[in-house]
Amino acid sequence: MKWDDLKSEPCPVARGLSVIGDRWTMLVLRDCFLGVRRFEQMQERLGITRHVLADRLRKLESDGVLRREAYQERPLRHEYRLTDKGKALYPVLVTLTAWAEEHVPPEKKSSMTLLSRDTGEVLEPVLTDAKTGQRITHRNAVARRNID
Amino acid sequence: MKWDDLKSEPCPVARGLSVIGDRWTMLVLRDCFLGVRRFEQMQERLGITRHVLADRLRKLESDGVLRREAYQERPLRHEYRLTDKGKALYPVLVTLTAWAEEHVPPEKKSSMTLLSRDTGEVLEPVLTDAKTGQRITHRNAVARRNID
DNA sequence: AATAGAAAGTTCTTTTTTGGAACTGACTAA
DNA sequence: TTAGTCAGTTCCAAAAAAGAACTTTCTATT
Repeated sequence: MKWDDLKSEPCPVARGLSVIGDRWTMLVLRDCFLGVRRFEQMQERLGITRHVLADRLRKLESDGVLRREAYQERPLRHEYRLTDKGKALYPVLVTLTAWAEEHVPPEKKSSMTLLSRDTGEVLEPVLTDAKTGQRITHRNAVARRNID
Repeated sequence: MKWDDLKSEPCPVARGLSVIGDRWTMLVLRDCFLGVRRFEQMQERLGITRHVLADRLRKLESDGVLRREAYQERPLRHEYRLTDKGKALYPVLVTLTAWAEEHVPPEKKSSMTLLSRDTGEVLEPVLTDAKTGQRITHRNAVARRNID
């Protein structure tokens, strides 16, 4: 299977990965969530090749995750912002962060904590069901394939 | 920056991606969560090159996400199973699935639904704070860098 | 007017990773 | 004896990424 074929898979994991499943994309999006909007800034922060960054930004734009907006003319310059589709990736970023914080130890002690904007309290993200509020784990959930 | 350098980044997103941030790894893990344990089965289901699959399995084992267990001798054969560290990736898989179901439309209608093992009801996964039960979104949460 | 600098890329060459297909080794079953 | 299974490995061609320099269109400084 090739990279582009993932888009048309029935499995949503495959389709999701066709958008964010490479070395750099989620790191670009992390920076977007942190408010970074410009090419130069991203390139410097990420240590990514300019060529690859340009390519990833193009892809993310064509996938509707980011949108390019002119922030000045003469010379024409654009910045990149998350669309609603892009913002909807926040839970993926948070769960990945939580997993890595717990299971992939850094050289030096800890690194990031999630805080409530309202209260400033430390947040501990967990997956729950919207209706019942019950925790979702691999033990109490099953995936079913829908046949139409 | 190179692939291996990601492991030693202070940002947990980068460290997480050093383990699961490539085209195939999450698809391999998806199959593991679905109960697939053997090389041949994975290779056939995923349409991945045998060479790459062998490499990914080795990496996942050395990262402690999967463990190799002999299920027969003569000839010696192993199967792959999720460790606790691997099982802890479930929320990442679920949020990715939920995002793709909503935002990356398949050719044909829908494909996967998450059900409760107990009640059989459809689950709608959302991120909440373990203590307060409040929803976590990019609007009401901030990441803070910890300085030790 | 000449020079320097920024921003967002593009171009070029070298290295790494994939894809694809065939091959191996140690058995088992017909 | 022949075929088949499983878990890989080997080899070669093609695609993608790293690294560095170059371009274009301005603005700001000397």
